[in-house]
Amino acid sequence: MSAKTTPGPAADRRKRDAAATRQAILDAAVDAFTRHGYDGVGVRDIARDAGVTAMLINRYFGSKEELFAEAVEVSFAPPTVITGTGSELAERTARTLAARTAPEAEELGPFLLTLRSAANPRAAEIMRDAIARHAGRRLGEELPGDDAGMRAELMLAVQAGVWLMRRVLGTAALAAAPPEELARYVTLLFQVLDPPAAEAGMPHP
Amino acid sequence: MSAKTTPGPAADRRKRDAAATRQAILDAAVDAFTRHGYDGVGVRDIARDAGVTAMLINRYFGSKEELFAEAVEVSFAPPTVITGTGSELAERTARTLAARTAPEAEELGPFLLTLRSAANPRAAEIMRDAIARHAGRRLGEELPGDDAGMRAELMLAVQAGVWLMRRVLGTAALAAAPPEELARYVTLLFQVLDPPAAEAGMPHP
DNA sequence: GCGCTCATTCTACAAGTGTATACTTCAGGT
DNA sequence: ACCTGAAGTATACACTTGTAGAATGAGCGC
Repeated sequence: MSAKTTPGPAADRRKRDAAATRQAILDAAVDAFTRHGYDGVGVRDIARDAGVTAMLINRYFGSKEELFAEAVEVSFAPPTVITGTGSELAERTARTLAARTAPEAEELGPFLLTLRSAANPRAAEIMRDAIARHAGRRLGEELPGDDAGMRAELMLAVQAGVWLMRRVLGTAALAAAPPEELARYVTLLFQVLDPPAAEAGMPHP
Repeated sequence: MSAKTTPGPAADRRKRDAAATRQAILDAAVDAFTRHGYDGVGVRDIARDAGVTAMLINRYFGSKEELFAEAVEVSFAPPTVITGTGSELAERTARTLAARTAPEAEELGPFLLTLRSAANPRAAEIMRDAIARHAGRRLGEELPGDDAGMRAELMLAVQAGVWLMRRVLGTAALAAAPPEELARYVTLLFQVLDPPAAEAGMPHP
């Protein structure tokens, strides 16, 4: 009846392949850290999901913190945060966001990883660096103007906020919001930060 | 050299006053949960800050989780999230946000508490309910229109996102952003969600 | 002054944390 | 067929976690 600490079912057909095992651990780590946050998972949990014992994590990654750093890198590297370029950037990104944060969707990704691990200071540091190197940099290059960096991070802020309220907390109104209506407002928000015509959409305050 | 588990200095001049002790614990809890998140603090930490022993927490609040619920209530109850009403709501709230999230500011508040505790599912549930009863409700009543609830939560989302990027993670561009320039963009974002004239600021997408 | 009551603390426990050392077991080259 | 080096596991340790039960001690009415 007791499962003890025996390797999980994931190891059933993988035999002593160091590279594959390392990858399995890393995959399990990304998944677990994204679902439960840095402080919410133990190395034993990750090891079980990967079908190994906890000690292999330290063998291959040195420590839990270094494993987290690699998991963050994996999660932030692919350019899935913004979709589309130029004039369609705002609307396409908004639609993608609305779809992915739907309550029934079970998509993971860097925003969930960030939100759920942000409480830990070391994890926060690691993620700040990763954002600077990946999402922030890419988005900053996409946007025009001299304060592009700030606007890019504001765009990430809006996305993170929606992920938080809709998927992590699950507040009522956003959870029940029709995707197209949500996408409409988010598009307007993004257009403030990425004005289609340089100064056209800018009312003087 | 060792501090052991002796009561902290906060208890020096408070003598066997149950109500005052309970309040001291609650204050320490709000502070600690806001700084380190639900999973980042132990009951012993909170007890030490309050100048008591860990067991008093269970005596007065039942469990760590119930203490957290009360701390959330205390943190969310005062209406400090939005400042101003009507046409000045957007700009004033934006200015307040920019000031409070400045890297050198050390203000706490419900957003930090939420962001740092969101990883824990039970904590998330508790905070979702608190938002519905406090910030979300108040803001929803302030905004006009029928989808006010959704726009109110989007406004909270924008604020939470800025808190996350600027204060929790400390990303470069937002940390270095001049307050007035940040406030300018955030004002524009809020005006999308709280249009000064009902349909004037609404470009057809 | 005395005793009672309740605020507060002591001791303890069972479970879980990250990680180090020592051990076992398998695959491949010769 | 072996032996060696690497892949993987077992055991253990020192520590922290939330919470339970019993013991203690101070203040107040009398």
